[in-house]
Amino acid sequence: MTGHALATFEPRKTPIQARSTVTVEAISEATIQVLLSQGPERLTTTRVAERAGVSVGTLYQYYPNKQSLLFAVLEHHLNNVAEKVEAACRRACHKPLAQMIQEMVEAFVDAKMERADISVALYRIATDVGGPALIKRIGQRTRRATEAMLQTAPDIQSPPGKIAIDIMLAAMMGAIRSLLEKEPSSGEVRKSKEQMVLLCQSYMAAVTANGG
Amino acid sequence: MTGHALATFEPRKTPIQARSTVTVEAISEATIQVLLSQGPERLTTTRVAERAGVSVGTLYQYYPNKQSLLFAVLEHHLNNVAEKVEAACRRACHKPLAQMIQEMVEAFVDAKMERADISVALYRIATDVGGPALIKRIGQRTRRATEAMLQTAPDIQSPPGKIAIDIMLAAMMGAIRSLLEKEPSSGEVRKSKEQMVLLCQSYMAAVTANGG
DNA sequence: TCATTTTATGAAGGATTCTTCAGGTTTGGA
DNA sequence: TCCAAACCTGAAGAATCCTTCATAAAATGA
Repeated sequence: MTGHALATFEPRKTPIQARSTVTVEAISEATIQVLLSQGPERLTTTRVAERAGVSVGTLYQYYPNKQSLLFAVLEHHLNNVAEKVEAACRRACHKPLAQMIQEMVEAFVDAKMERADISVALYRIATDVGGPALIKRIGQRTRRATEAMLQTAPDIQSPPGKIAIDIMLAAMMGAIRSLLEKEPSSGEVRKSKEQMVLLCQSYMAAVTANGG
Repeated sequence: MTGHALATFEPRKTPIQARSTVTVEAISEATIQVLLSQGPERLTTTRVAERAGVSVGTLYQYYPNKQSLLFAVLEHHLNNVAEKVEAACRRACHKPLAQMIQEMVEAFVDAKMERADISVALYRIATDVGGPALIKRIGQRTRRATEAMLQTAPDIQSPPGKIAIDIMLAAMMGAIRSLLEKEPSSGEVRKSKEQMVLLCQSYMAAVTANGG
């Protein structure tokens, strides 16, 4: 289980029939939309339910409180991104360093861009209760995956330190966030992605050359 | 002036006597502390006033509403950072590229670290109404300063494009944010700062070498 | 068909919040 | 000393919000 601190975030009831599955998905989607159109300040359980086309009572049958709703949406999104990045890291093992970086960064950007609206919406609640802990946990996952991948690189002198990997990932996330928040065209996305790859490649080349 | 959209954010009254100056500063400081200890959700005008040792009515004599209070604190902090970075960029003109980057990045990190508590607290309200626009405006300032500085570098083949500068600054901000949110020791700050400098140097070297 | 389980409803209680304003206190200068 | 301006107070109105619960509809399967 997820421990006692998260007890109040756990779903209240699991959907069994088909219609309730539809309902919870509608609620999730409505949460994103309300978050984007109204902001976190005006995100209300009633408003979310209204947008989802159900009543408030229905919402409270699946989520014990408002925060658990936000937490669930955040968790789902971050897990999805982490899985894609981990998969990319596994695929890129034993390849040359530059290609490793490229595949990892591109997987990250693509995962975030796949549902750019969700990514942007969630930036607004990422600092709420439970958010930081969750982000930290997911961050460790991607860092471990990246670290394991880099250790299989055939063309590096010395493996990069943990600090270097942290810096690289944090830098990449910052660049992605900046990109997401300007609602870029597909052309801008492509160019920015190239540059992010180059950024990480340059840095990794620098730290793996002499004593990293 | 700042335009009509920001009209409701402008201060209601300017302090004249000494005691009111003390009061508004106490309110600013209390805002940070409440933000850090209680989070944005529980940040209340009453709570801020209480923490500042004044009554709510006093708060509303200087700020027309709650948002203007948050906006003012955010604006003050971002302006301070931007000024420090601009000054560093001016100082570093005509120096070698690597040193330019070093001075700029270090100024940025130092400015954020000077009041790390404020920086962290403000991440929590940066997405509220008015925040994104303000951040965008300040971001342009630092980008222009950086761009102007880089154009005076004596040792580059071709100047970096705007996208490259944007990416570099966004990456640096991401790294700084990640650092700030882990409450680092002074040793960790020093190491991370070194790595950020190296990150930006490597990237700038790469994009200015051949056609950037 | 019918009993049981699952799902949906939405009015209302209880709590919190933003903001105002009428009335007080303090300050600075004439 | 005395007055006007500056400053402070905090109770209370109006609005909003979270959450519950009694009730009802729909689905399942025997």
